[in-house]
Amino acid sequence: MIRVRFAPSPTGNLHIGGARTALFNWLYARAKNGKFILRIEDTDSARSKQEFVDEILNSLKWLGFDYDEIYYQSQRFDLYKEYAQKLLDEGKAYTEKLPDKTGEAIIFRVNNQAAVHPEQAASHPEQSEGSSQKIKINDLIRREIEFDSNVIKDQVLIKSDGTPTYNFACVVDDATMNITHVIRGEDHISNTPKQILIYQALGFSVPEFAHLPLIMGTEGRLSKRTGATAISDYSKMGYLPEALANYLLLLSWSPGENREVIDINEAIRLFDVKDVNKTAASFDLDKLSWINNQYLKKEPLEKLVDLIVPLLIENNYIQKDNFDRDYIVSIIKLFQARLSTINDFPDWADFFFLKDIKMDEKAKEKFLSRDFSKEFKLFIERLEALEKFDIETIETSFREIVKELSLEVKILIHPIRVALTGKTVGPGLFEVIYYLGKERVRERLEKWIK
RNA sequence: GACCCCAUCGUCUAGCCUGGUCCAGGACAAGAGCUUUUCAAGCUCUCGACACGGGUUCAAAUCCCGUUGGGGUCACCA
Repeated sequence: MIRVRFAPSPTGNLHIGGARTALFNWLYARAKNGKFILRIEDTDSARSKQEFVDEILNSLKWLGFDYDEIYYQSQRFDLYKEYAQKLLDEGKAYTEKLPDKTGEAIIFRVNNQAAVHPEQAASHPEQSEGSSQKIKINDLIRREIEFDSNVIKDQVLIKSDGTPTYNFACVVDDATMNITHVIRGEDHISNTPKQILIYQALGFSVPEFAHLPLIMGTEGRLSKRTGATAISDYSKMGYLPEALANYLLLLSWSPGENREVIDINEAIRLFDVKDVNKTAASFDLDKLSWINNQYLKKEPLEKLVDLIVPLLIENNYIQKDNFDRDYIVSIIKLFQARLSTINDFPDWADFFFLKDIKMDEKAKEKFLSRDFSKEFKLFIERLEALEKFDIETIETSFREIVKELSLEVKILIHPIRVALTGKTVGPGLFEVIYYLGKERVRERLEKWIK
């Protein structure tokens, strides 16, 4: 049975890189009918925070990466000490006390001779050379990677304060949790030979490794400066979890057949970690937005409404427990195909909710500098006189006026749009008029009649 | 500095393992046009890459070596 794990440290939020690592582990477990284990690496009590644990858990839940088991390293300190003691007893580790520390650290011997006879090794370098060995990693993504043990220093296993180091806790956990495949970021490649040595010293079998390429920002390393990194930020910006997961998936993996938008269940069917590419990828918000739009278009209207209503309440556009849901549904429908994020909606559709609309000054300049008193007046009169007020009738009536006045359609349509919405872009004008209703259309047009 | 990883359009990638079907395909972005109501949706088109240099071979994006470039790691952080 395949067992993989995602092992975040709660010293910060779950970020894009971590989410991608979680995604690939989760996907691999689901694809191979294995188990996905979550391990909170909270050995650093000073930097680890409960709020980050909560944030990480929430982000994983939001993304839909459900785990089968969860462990906290802070609850397993006895286990690490036990294994460190074993290495100590076998002479594979030694203790050391630093003058500025209170307790004793337990240190793993990487190069045996050098540790046993430090003076001798220093005076006879050829001897320590003789003790070196080749450590081979068989990486599922990169094939064979070889390290020489003499480039690795002796490793601290247990710190003076009694807490385990990352490389030690990681090995003890991966081994005792029966992890079969360690799928993690490329930044761990150089930790791997150190860990392999510990696996061997402890008599554990070494798992398979797969090192994922890193995700870069557009200007080098992905950072807060080059864009948001926390998953919760993307949620706040109005991205859908399915879209983010889909985008992350496309960074370093391809479903083939030129497919871009892919259902997660289809991805589970096609995914294999050995097909992940080796090259680091840059995060591109434009493409994420495009994918988000693709998902938004397909999203059931009712679900979209549930996502958008809280935003409208937040903006004071509607009152909680006191709004016309059907009306909201209709308006969202007008914008659905154009939205890049759900947060676009309150900005783009504000004129449906505001009494005093926000006027785009440039639009006003361009389309309302001229006096449209006559045209607007006539249009209002016709609208008032309409027996049936629906989109089709409104359009027919409008086209008649334009014809009578011998105008081009666009000469009148743009000024009316700006007067009604404050913007130059938006849904079809006749839909806008219909959903705004006669009253508001009249009010907003009358403002421009001198 | 040492060690390690990587290298196809601006970006994400297909192709590379099993050389010829690739004067390199798709997507995002950009540009042009259409949609005679806008565009932030849709459609059409355009721009645009095998980092460089050596090999191997009848033939190389594909295999090998080197160079250059980018990235990562060298903590009693994880």
